[in-house]
Amino acid sequence: MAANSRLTIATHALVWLALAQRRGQELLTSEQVAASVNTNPVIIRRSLGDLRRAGLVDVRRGAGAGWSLAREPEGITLLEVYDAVDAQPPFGLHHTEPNLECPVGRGIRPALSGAYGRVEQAIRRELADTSIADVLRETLTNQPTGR
Amino acid sequence: MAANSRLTIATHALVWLALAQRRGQELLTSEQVAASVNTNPVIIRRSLGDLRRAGLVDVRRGAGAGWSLAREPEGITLLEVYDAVDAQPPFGLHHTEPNLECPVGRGIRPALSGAYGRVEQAIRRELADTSIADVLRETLTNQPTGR
DNA sequence: CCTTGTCGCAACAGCTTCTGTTACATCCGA
DNA sequence: TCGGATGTAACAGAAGCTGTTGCGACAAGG
Repeated sequence: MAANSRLTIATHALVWLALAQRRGQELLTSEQVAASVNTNPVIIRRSLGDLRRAGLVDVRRGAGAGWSLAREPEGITLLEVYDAVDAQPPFGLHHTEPNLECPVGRGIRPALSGAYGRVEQAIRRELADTSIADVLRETLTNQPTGR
Repeated sequence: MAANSRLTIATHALVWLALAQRRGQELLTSEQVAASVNTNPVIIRRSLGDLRRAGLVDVRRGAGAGWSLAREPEGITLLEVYDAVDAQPPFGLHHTEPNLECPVGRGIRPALSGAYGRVEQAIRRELADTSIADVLRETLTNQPTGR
């Protein structure tokens, strides 16, 4: 259960903001977003706070406050969301330093870093290929009741 | 610190087995492998147990026991190790079911599953491109003391 | 047959991370 | 000024991973 769902939560919020915007509702409160994600508003504020720091959403405070997309949904890629939420890379190196008296212990960390770096680049290329608008379109075609 | 180092530990063990084999030592005990990784032998037995179930290493029990590679290091890819250790995928979906009364809540899970599946495939393609022999070669060229 | 060295595995503790919750200060439009 | 909403700290609970101990199972070799 410890799977990282932060990218999912952030993307869900952005897709919901994009749909609301298309429907003419520019602002959503964290409570309204939380109702769709089915979680606590604080979780949403934390997530949207990450996206605000990355410049993907705008926030208005005070009375009548709420969140809105800072850019067109076509121009926001999952890669930007990934960077905004600062997800942990899939693989980690040794917790404790390997034995440096062993040739493998001496040289394996840079070797693995190279391989893991290539994997990370592949992930980034793939995430850059999907936009929030893409996810919204795909979401609307997956309506169990036929919508 | 919760970064998943299981792929790292398993790969380290396999690279060490490959080097020992090249040096003429066919069998290594979990204690010898643990000395190179700098961890507890039980950790190594757990990891090599995964690899044994996947058919990547052989084990001999009893006195004079130990581990050996089941295949040539050129033929073992990081993808097989990844599958053997059953690493968790980088992204998880919602912990709790989204609100099904919202169009986004209804359709976003299959949409995200598609995107995440493409990312997973990209990871697998990249991991399939590197073998244990590749990592061993790279490891031996990274010897700080010049070997 | 028996000793001995090693694996297999269960159980547990400690640590970290994540989610979820409560509480409260801050902000700003009306 | 008032009220509704964000920002953020503090905390609890759950889960996963590493590391450790202990002990049973196993097999080579004397």
